[in-house]
Amino acid sequence: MKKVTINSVASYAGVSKKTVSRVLNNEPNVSAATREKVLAVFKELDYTPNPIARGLAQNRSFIIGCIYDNPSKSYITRVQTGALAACQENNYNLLIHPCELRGDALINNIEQLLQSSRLDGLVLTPPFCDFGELVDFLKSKKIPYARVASAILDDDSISVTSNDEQGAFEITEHLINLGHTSIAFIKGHPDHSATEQRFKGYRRALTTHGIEFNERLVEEGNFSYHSGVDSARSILDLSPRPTAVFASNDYMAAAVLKLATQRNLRVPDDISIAGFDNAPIARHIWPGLTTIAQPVEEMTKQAVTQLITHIIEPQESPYKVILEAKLITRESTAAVK
Amino acid sequence: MKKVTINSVASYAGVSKKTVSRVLNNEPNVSAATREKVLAVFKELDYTPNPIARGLAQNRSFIIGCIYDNPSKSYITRVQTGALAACQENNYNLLIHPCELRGDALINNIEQLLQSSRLDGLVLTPPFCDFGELVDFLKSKKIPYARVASAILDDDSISVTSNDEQGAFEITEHLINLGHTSIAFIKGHPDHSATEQRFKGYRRALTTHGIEFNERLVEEGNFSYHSGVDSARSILDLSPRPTAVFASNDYMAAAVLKLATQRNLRVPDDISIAGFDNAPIARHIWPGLTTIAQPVEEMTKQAVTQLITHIIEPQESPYKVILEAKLITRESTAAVK
DNA sequence: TTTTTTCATGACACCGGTGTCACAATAAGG
DNA sequence: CCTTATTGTGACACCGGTGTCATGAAAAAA
Repeated sequence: MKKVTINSVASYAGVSKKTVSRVLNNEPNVSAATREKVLAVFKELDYTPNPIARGLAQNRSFIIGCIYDNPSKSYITRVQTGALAACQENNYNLLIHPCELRGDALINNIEQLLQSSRLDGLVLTPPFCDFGELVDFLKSKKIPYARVASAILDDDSISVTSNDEQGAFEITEHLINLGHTSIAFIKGHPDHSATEQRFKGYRRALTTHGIEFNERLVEEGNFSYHSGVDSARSILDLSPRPTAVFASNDYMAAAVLKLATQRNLRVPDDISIAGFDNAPIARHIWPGLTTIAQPVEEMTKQAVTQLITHIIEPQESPYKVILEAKLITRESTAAVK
Repeated sequence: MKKVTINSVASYAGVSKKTVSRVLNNEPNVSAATREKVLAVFKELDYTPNPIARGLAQNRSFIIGCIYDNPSKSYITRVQTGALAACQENNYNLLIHPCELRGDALINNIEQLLQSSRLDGLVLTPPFCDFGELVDFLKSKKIPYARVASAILDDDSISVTSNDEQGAFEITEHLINLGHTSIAFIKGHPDHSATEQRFKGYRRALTTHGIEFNERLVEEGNFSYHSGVDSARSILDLSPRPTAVFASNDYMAAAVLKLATQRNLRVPDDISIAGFDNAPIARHIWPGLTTIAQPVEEMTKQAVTQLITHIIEPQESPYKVILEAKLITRESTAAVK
């Protein structure tokens, strides 16, 4: 099995390389007859263009990078799934780049990544989508990028997000409608803009329903299960104990559930628990967690599709989409007794 | 910021392209003085070779692909982490390729993947590592590959695995030592060789301790949480009810725990539950799951490192490693009352 | 010292595509 | 019927590296 190059196709079809290239790229100014002929030879010789050669000639890599730093494996795989779907549709590849760095070290790391991989573009997932320094750096280097799930919308970049504030509002309202007035809240990691957004939604729901905000009911978490355990301890030690807990993500909510169960509290009879994200764990534990589902795959897919579109043909107007988050009620929340 | 190519470096240093190339690749036959000079220019001009051009010249892509089909997100990310670690050390990139196909469709899909991405090699994770047809196809195409966590060892390929049979033996023995004699077992997906291995370990432990194997205690699962729920239902409906359940992975074990809890059974007082894999969920639920931890990252990292080594310089002797699995005891197992 | 071998280096083609431009053939305009 | 556009096509350089081979200089052997 010898390899089939554009040269073999050209000579076999009796045309020049360039003409074959034109057919490959759907360029105009090729007669229908010639196009047919060349396409037939593609089939016959089972020809696939070499993306590396193409990349060299066009100074492209056909690879986009996805940067993340997230304790939730399910979130990461959902992001990857969405990004891959978009890549496959456009004959792009996806390079994954987990990264725990911050500040200058982050910038250096990304610079090196770009240097060594010649990525055509970057997808920034939380928390990177909200790092001004990083975004400015990419802008200065003229590297196309798209932001997923960012709260910052007043800029000129591609951004697809979901409404965290509204989601948090709705789930808090759900608890309030069940009669809860003492609702503890566990914050997420301060680097993530979602942390602020979810907190805002929580407070807005309280305000809307005339419930006074109580700072003592708020705990600082960081989205990790472990931080949820610490926060849960503080909350369950409060007296009087709140009748509900809204954790900024499902892992922390699961931690609250675990600790409550260990202390022989019945959920939801003694205490209601709500999470955020609809991670797999939300339905893998008993009772299942009431939570907010976001279309993570869809967000990422749209962002990457738009990013690739932009790479191929730079757009002037930035693509901005906000998708809906949806309340999922399970067994972990119930009316206050 | 103009781009720095090998040509600019060459003219700046007053040597030829080829000499620069020699320095880049640590080739011999370059005088120390010249090497120093060129290296200094690398620094000064902040030069990074273009991997695409390099790939074209050497007919390599510096990308390896990782194929998987696994319901466990945590397993996938662990595999990725290990693979990425190895890639980064060798200036390789990782292309992820989730794939749910089987049979001819699988082969076609992989063929297309190879055609369009020009991967230098492939990492096969379960269940693909055990698909003879796929392996034969790769062999016939002379695509280097490495197998991770496969039970098949009597071939001439790169393979890094852990001892599933022994792990299953140990955890079953752990239950037996706690006084359990009626231990239900939930099998995994039949495509995975681990399914067979873990079942063997379970049976060997029974035999070793003189416990008669009872087919009615064995349920067919497929590693998914959902299948665990179905299996759990059958097992908990048995009369007499087994005093312990060993599920082939943690998701199914979590399902058993959920169902048992829903039925007001106390774990481990009324029934002990053991899993396999040490997935995050094993410690995120209450009670935490007794399970077997495998060095997934390490396995994958070794496999990929070896794969890249092989790509650079084909080895004659296949690399075979079996790593140890480790019993982790948590609260879900206890002595039978 | 002369011959042979080894070493350091560069010229040049090549990897497999794409961009630019020239050019002939055809179509449209006056 | 003779310009002037328009269209289809190919020659050729180029993208940024690496492989092959020739060559002159230095080192080793005779």
